[in-house]
Amino acid sequence: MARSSYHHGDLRQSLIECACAQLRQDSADHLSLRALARKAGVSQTAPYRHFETKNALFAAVATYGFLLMTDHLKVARDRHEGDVQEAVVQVGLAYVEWALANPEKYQLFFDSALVDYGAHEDLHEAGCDCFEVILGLIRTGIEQDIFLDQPAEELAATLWASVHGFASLLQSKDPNAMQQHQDAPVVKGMAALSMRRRQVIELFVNSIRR
Amino acid sequence: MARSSYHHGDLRQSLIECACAQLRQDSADHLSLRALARKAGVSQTAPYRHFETKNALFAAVATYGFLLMTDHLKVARDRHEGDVQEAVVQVGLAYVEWALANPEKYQLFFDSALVDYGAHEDLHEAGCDCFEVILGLIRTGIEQDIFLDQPAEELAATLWASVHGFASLLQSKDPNAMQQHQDAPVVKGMAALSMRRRQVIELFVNSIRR
DNA sequence: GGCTGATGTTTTCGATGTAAACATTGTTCT
DNA sequence: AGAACAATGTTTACATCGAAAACATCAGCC
Repeated sequence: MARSSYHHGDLRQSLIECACAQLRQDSADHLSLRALARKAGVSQTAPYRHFETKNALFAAVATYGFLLMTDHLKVARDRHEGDVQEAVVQVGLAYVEWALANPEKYQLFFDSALVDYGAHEDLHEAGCDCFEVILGLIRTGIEQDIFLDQPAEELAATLWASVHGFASLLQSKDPNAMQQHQDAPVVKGMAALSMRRRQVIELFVNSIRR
Repeated sequence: MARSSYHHGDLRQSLIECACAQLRQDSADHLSLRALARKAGVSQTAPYRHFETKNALFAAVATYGFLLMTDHLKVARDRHEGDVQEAVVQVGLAYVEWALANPEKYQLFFDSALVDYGAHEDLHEAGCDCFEVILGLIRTGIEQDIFLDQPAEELAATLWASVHGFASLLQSKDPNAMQQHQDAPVVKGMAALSMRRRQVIELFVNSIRR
């Protein structure tokens, strides 16, 4: 972490990754640019050379997150090139898995309080690219008469809403973290859903089938 | 807003409602207890008599929100007492509507960074009560052989995930606020979904039908 | 009428976001 | 090679914030 030269080398990316690590341990409103700067071994205002404001850093983290997630989804998709139906299910699974493995980044995607899509064009594009993975598959599926004959954007958005809700709920009602309330119906339901993940996603996919 | 007596009267509830109003205009991390205190016409540390920390205030806002939402859902449910299938659809619609009408409260429900369910038992209960509205309907539906023969908690959680995803996405990709990107597929899809709200929810409900 | 607990106030502290002026380095043009 | 310039990092400064501590005022009960 120590730095011999005056310049850091890649402070921007360092800050993004430090922020991810930090966000995993503590909530977003406890994250301070100053603490990040310290951890990166840099003066307290150095981050402002790379991010106009704290929210701009969050936007950068989210953008970075979208890039990672998009790659992850593409890998899942490419493993099932011949079978669109199965590819969609696998991408859905991969979506939920990535969200659960990277909660700090995933939550930023939808936290309009912390991140302003309007002010960061690259973030918007990164989000669109991610959606395109789902959208492309749905388009193929519609061509092959697998999915309902409706606008592809609409079906893709429907599916996205389902898997997003699934991932988001699993995060916020994480059965592992809710041990004190193991017997609450909500928690029981989410635990069951979590275990039957594949079937649940198949249910979502089936709901837009012909 | 001026106060004649030394005591405020109902500072606790006032702060909760001031916080809601404020959260609508500015993001959560820009909300300060001091500003709330000023708006309530009270000294800067008075709020600490009612909320141990800033997060405790957020938890209280969320709890209050759950109470309101639960009432809203119950009204929708009771309007269709004979017809479970329709009641579920209407509750789903009411859920999405309430979420869109009260984004600042709704987002708190799922913002584990701002709100700690483990530390606030009443919040957890309020959330459970809200879930019970859905769960109760699903139970009745299962008894009447309308829904899949699976654990009620699981079906209810599935449905909840769907409507939550729907509401959450609609909020974060609000077509009205994304005019700069009207032609992006994501936005087109969400706009379409928003207009065909009832059909989308019927789709979700059908996915757990027999 | 005075005691007690609940509620509100004042004072105070260290930490934070961010602006401004300055220092150092890498790059590019001659 | 050397000079100008842009990019990056530093120092200093300020208003604001969350929160703790000690104190003030009120309401209800004996």
